[in-house]
Amino acid sequence: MSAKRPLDALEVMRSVPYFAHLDAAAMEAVAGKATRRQYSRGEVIFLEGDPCAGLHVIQEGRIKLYKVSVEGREQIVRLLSPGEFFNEVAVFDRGSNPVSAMAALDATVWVVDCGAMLDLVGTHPALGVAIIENLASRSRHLLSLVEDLSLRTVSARLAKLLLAQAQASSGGSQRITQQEMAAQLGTVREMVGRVLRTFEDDGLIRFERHRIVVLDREGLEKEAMI
Amino acid sequence: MSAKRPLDALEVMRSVPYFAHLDAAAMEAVAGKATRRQYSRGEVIFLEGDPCAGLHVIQEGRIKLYKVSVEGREQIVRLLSPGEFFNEVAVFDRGSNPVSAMAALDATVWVVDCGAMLDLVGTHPALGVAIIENLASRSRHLLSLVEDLSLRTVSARLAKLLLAQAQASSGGSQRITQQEMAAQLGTVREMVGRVLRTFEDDGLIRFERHRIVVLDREGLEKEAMI
DNA sequence: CACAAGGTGAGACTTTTGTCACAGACACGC
DNA sequence: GCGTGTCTGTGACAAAAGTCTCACCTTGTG
Repeated sequence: MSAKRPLDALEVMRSVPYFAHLDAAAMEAVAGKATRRQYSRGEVIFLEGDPCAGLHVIQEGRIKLYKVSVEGREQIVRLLSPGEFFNEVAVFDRGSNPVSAMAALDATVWVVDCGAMLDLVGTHPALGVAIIENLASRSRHLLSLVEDLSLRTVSARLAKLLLAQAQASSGGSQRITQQEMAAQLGTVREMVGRVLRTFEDDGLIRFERHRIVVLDREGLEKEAMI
Repeated sequence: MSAKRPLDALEVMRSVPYFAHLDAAAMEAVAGKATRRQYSRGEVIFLEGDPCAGLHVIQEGRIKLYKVSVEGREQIVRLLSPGEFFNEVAVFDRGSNPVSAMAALDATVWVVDCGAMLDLVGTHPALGVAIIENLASRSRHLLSLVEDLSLRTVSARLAKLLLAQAQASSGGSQRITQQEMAAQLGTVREMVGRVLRTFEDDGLIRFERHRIVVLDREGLEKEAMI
């Protein structure tokens, strides 16, 4: 799929969609400030509350941003793939990391520290625009998460997730554990299991060797609405 | 308190903290594109899902940003005061309004339509920086809302709210209805009433002519932690 | 003054969600 | 082929949150 030799920072920056319209100078400036880091699956990248860890750009792997309650329950805020970046919030409001980050798969990321990144935005306006678009889309996503958590039942949220998954993996396929779905939905494994079974009983989905097949898209959409 | 003659757009823009470091040219450019609007208490300013209503800057009043579920339950996302602006998300990700907005008190706002605002950010980099800082702080707030909704009980959220209120209104005072607290916390009026009574029984707060007095700050903080 | 509207207090009850405790299934590495 | 984890299925239960319904206040207004 991808070349096995390590990509250099510039190539990685070029692979970031939000940086698509950046001029070469800005792209190089960012790449010049970035340092490479590797993480194994399950490794913590930084913790919520720690001083700003810098802007992280993903070259390879899968990153999980999450919060943890005192009782140890986990709420996944976002899952990221190569070509995305994270921890912009801490960089640009000069605060601590607002969430924790973990490598959900072995990962390679490039890090630009906060100070350098703030300078770069000052000197490269186009970079500012990229950041704005990213932050705006991030905020929209968070607003919909708030809506889900506050105004929808677990069943509705799960139905929504199943539809989104089916959408995303219409070709590829991602097997996701019930534990992980629960963490994304803000609930517990058992609830996910129970609701999945009721969906199956109602003929909305079918289990196929640990993969979930959507049988009745409209039915699921109706569940997701309420 | 404030002069009764209507302020002009430029004065209002100068009153926006996020615009504090803007050069005169940028400030005037924004002011030049803004049109004035008045709303009475309870009036809807725009609805979620409608095409981008533009950037709104508050001169006077109090604005409520909220979402509503199909059953009619309301989740307040944010309450805004003069000198703040809203609907940046729709402007900068070129999408529809992500929330609905209502005047919680009689209000005067200045509106810059989306296209104009996007142009302005392109031509005035300092404005971009202001927007970035604002969006970053907005995102941090939303992340903490997600954390509350997903990982904290209603009691904990309410304790937190009471502490914040006590903080904010250490001099002034804002009487807030239980219905409104409920909408902020993502719950229902009855729950708020019940929890307030248990807090009172536990000697954490006291009711004083429909105003809530914090008696035991530490106790409330402990409630908020869990 | 009487009355309407909005806000509250309160109890009974339902639903939803979360907890605990195990047993079975499966998958991988040795 | 056999353990050892990691997932999953399940039921009984507990707790948290939401619904319904009234009575009772204010408070402002005609």
